[in-house]
Amino acid sequence: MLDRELIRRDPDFVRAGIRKKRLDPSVVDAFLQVDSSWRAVKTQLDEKAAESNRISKSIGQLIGQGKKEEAEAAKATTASLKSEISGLEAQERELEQSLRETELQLPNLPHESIPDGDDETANVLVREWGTKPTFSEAPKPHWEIADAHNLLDLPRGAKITGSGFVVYTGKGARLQRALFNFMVDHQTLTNGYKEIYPPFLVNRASLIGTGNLPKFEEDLYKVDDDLYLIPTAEVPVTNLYRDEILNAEDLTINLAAFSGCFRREAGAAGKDTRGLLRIHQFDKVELVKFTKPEDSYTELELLVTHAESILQALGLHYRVIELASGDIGAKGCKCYDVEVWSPGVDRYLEISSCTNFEAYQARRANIRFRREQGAKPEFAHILNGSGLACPRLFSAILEAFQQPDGSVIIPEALRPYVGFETL
RNA sequence: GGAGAGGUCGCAUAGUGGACUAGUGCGCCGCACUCGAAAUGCGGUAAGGGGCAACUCUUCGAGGGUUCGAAUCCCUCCCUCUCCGCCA
Repeated sequence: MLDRELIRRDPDFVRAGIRKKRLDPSVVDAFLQVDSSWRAVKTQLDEKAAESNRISKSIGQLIGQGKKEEAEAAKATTASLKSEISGLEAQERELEQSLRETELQLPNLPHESIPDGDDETANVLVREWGTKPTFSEAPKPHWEIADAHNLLDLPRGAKITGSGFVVYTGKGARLQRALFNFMVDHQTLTNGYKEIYPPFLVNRASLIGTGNLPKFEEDLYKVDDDLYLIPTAEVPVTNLYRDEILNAEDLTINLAAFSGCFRREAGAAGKDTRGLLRIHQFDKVELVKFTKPEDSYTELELLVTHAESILQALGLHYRVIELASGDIGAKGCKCYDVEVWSPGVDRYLEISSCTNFEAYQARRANIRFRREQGAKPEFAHILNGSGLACPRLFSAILEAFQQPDGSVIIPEALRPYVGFETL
């Protein structure tokens, strides 16, 4: 959500920001129209309500003074006022809801510093770490390596649940478990995040808070009782502080959470179907920061280095990309993708996406902070990024550390967690 | 799942149809007293919205209803606690 005042005061600025993202700015006009009708009705309603309150109070006083007849007369005058009010109330409710719905459709505005461009071709390479490993013969993709070592059981995953659901077996399961244990330890013990273990199901309000609803319902799994499976721990963790006012001295709050993630991947059918590249359920460690507005861009840079630190600890080559305005998506102001090199599929794969949402999510989720006692609450800035996603890390390790004899060397940092040195 | 008790301002509590403009205590902020502090006294202490402003509206878990008027009465739902049942 955006600041209503800003849209009213400077709609052209908002339209320009939305256009820069290659999104349709007509929602701004829709907002302005509903907003002005809503305010007109609201003002009228408030006046009538004030009048009604005055009369009710005077009736109370008349009764207290024993003036029954005058009280009865006053009651009679309220009849038409009452029906007027209920009419206005109905109108106001309807307009307010429509305003809210329109408001939730508004995308976030891009930060002025981000590269301008239509799509991912305009993304900018920020830095690279390490180098591509070299192989005497063509490196195998991870699904072949996994098959050779019986790490995954894809057919049975499809049987017991459906395509895109993966069973990890034996050492594969152990490696998977080792990865998230290692990452949670690293983010908490080395990078100073507080560990959170959240529910994997959330209510609708939480998904509205992070911006997944109402627009992206088709990406989510829904269960009975109006609960949804989380697409990322970002949702429960960000919403920990929904409708709360934080103390300024507690900011920046740094949280790291392991969770399963559940995505329907509607619209991505037929894309990245092999192996672990795109699956409906996966594990991830998510990092979330709540900051003061003046700190959020410094914290974004830190957040990216925290995601990178996992790959550095494992010795995996990667690059950091800054997303262009046309590729960043609706919710973010500025976003860096961390892409790990996967030699077996000969691609860099997105393994973390670190985003500063500024106050966009905080407005939706009503997450504020107070600078000092008695000060007016302000919206916090919220950032998040993966630290990291397990399946693509799993596959990158298999592909990058495969040996000519078919074995795979486990990175040093991971050995205490997996309990073996090679596959 | 069943029975009962609850949900009021940061915390604790009062409030069973109009004087509630939600009281009181604690905490917090300011002032006084003090060399300074403690103690004490006085004052102030929720959020959001509309309006240029004066001012005004909404919110006592949420939503509906009764009433001229609801924290208070009625209905539905959510949450917490206690006990019972089932269960990892």
